[in-house]
Amino acid sequence: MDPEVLERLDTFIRKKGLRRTGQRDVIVRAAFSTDEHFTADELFDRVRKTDASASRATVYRTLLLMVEAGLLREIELGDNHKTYDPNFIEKPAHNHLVCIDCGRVTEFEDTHIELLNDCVTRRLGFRPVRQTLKIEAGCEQLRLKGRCPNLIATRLSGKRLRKKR
Amino acid sequence: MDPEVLERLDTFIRKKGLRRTGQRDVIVRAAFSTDEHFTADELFDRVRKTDASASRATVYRTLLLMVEAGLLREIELGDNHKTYDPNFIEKPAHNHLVCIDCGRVTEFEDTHIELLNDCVTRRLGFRPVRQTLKIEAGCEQLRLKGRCPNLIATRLSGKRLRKKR
DNA sequence: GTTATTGCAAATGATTTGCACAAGG
DNA sequence: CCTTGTGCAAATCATTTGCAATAAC
Repeated sequence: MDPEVLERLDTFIRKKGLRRTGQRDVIVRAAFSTDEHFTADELFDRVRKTDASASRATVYRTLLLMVEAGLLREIELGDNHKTYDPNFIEKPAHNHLVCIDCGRVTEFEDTHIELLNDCVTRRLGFRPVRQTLKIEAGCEQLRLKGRCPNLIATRLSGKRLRKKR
Repeated sequence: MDPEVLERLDTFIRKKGLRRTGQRDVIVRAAFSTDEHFTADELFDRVRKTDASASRATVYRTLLLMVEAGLLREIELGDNHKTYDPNFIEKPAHNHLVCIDCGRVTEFEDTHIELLNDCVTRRLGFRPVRQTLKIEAGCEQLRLKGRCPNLIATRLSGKRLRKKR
């Protein structure tokens, strides 16, 4: 885990006159233990492995803090769940491609997209703040060969498959 | 309202072996009575004006049908509500810009964005299906002059302001 | 010590569902 | 008729909140 993370949350917490607690550290560590996306419930499960008495409520409350501090971003993958993405610290402008065949999420960066969207925003008379691009797409390999090997997946992060409801 | 809408839903409904009902017609008409975005509850309110005995359940069920039929698209504006957009029939590839100052939603089309995203998708080995771009931005007029006149709003659709929770 | 934090359980709010009755074809 | 649609109320699911006990600082 990037050591910068705990430090940044600490700074944020102090500035708001709040307190650093063991519980919060546990939750932050759990959130950034991998680069995978997660839901509140998945994070709760991870936290429970370290601290069996942790409560869902505290996980939710700490999630809000992490989002407010800019460590985590809420993303919408289309599965009726809030999903949290811990990779915006390393890749502040990445986007998501969701495979409609297997649900796998592929993260990618593209400066052209970012730049073009910024231009369009300015032309409309606004000051760009944040952009969220989700591309839904089918696997071309699957369509042609009947298999979805996700060849590029190992080179990219955001590997969580969509969960059934 | 575009007369094509009722026809398209009718075709879709027949194909699934379902039935065209007065209730569904009322709900579809309400959904497409303006080009404004709406939530399930807002649609329910509109429907109630025509048929005071209509139920929320039927509105929800018909919403699912309309989305499945491709008449309506669910969009996520960041206010923890599902919002429905009736403008994808006329503008199949439009995007949304949400003003972080007043919450106003501006719809816009840009073929460059569409094309670029398609290229990126293909380069990653996928077949483009759908793209969802949400831009959050601040009003430049507001920042400079202290007012947010939304000058362009009258030329564009998607005028619903964000509701407080 | 004073104030923020936590866990619990109850509350909330949007959406879904089971069921008996109504209506389309 | 026979099957699908509807309204109602109850159920569900993720998330939030009130509160008394607990922990920061």
